[in-house]
Amino acid sequence: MDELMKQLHKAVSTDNVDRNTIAKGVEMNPYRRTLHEVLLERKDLLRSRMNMVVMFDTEEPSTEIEEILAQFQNPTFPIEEVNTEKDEEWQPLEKKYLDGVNQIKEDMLLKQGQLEKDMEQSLTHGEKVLRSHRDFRPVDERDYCNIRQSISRHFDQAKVSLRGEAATKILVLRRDIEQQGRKRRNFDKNTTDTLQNWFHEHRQNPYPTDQEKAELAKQCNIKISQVNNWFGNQRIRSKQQALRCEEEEKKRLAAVAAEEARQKELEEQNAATEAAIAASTNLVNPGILNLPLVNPAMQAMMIPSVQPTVINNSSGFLQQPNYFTVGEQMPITDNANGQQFYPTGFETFGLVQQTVEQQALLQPPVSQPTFPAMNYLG
DNA sequence: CACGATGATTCGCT
DNA sequence: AGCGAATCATCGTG
Repeated sequence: MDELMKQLHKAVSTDNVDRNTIAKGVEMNPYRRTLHEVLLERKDLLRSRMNMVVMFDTEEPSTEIEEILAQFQNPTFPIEEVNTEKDEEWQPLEKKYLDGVNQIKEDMLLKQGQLEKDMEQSLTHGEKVLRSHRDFRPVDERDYCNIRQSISRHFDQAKVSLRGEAATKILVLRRDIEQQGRKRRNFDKNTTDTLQNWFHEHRQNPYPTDQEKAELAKQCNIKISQVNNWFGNQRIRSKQQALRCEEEEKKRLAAVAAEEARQKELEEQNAATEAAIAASTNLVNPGILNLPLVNPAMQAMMIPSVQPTVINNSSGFLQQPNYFTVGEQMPITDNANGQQFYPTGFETFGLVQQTVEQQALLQPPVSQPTFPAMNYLG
C-alpha cells in the first residue's frame, strides 16, 4: 500500500500519470472516486491548457529568438534600397511590415497573458488537489513545492515556444515583404512547367482562349495579365529561337559545302602534281611511256638494274598501300600534258600519302542514323 | 561584374 | 481588344 501511494505521489508530481497505477489505487482506496477524478481532471486540464502551444521536452531561451524579437522594440524595414524617389512605392509595404510586427507582438502578448492566467489557475488547482490528498495521505510543503515547480516548468516552456513562434512569424513576414518589394520575380518551377506544357501541347496554335487563360492563371496562381505576358513573350521568343536554329543550320551546311569544295580542289592539285612527277621520273624506258608505271607486269619487263627498292626510294609512290591493288588498271586516256588518267578510284594514287578521308572517298559513306530534329513551332 | 534569361511595358497594327 | 515586336529592368548565375 505504501509503495502504491509512493507511485501515485510520483505520478502526480511529475504529471506522469499511468492509468493502470490509478486503477489499482482506485481499487484499494476508499476515496478512490475522488482520487481518480482529481488525477484525471488535473491531467486533462494541463493538457488542454498546454495544447495551445507546441511543447518541446527541452527548450531553452534562445539568444537568436530574442534577437529577432528585438523587432518588437525597434522594427527595421527589411528592404534596404529605400530612396526618396520611390517612397510612395515603399510606404504601403513599410506600413504593412510595421503593422505585421505589431500584430505578431500583440498576439504574443495576448497568449502570454493567457498563459500567465492559466498558470495561476493550474497552481491553485494543484494546491487544491494536494489538499484533497490530505484526506488519504500526508502532504507536506515539499509536495506543494514539487507541484508548483512542475507546473511552472511546463508554462515556462510554453512561453519559450510562444516566443519562438513569434520570431518565426517575424522572419516569414520579413521574407514576404522582401519578396513583394522586388520589381519582378521569376515564376516558380511549377508555374513555368504548367505554362510550358500547355504551350508545347498547343504549339500548333499557342493561343489560349479567355477561359483557358483564366484556368492557367488559377492553376499557376498568377494574374491573367501575367498569363498574357508570358504567352506573348513565349510565342515571340520561341519563334526567334527557331529562326536562330535555322540560321545556324544554314551556316553549318555552308561550312560543310565549303570544306567539301576545298577537299576537292586539294585532290585535283594532288592529281596534277602526281601526274607531273610521274611524267618527269618515268625515264626508265621512254618507249613504254604510255603504260602505267604502277603495273607490276611492267616491272618484270623492266631492265634488271631497276630494282623495286630503287624505285621505292626515288619516287615514293610504291609506298602507297593501294599500289598493287589498283596498279593493274590501264590508263584510259592521255591529255596534252602527257598526264595519264585512270578509272575511278585511281586518282588517289600519287606522291602524297593517302589520307583517311581520301580512303573513305573510295567507299560509299556509311549512312548515319538520323534523329528527327525537335521543332518547337511544329 | 558580365551576360543570358525572363517578366513587364510600350507602341503600332489590324 | 489582342497581337507581334522592340525594349526595359530585373533576376540568376558563372
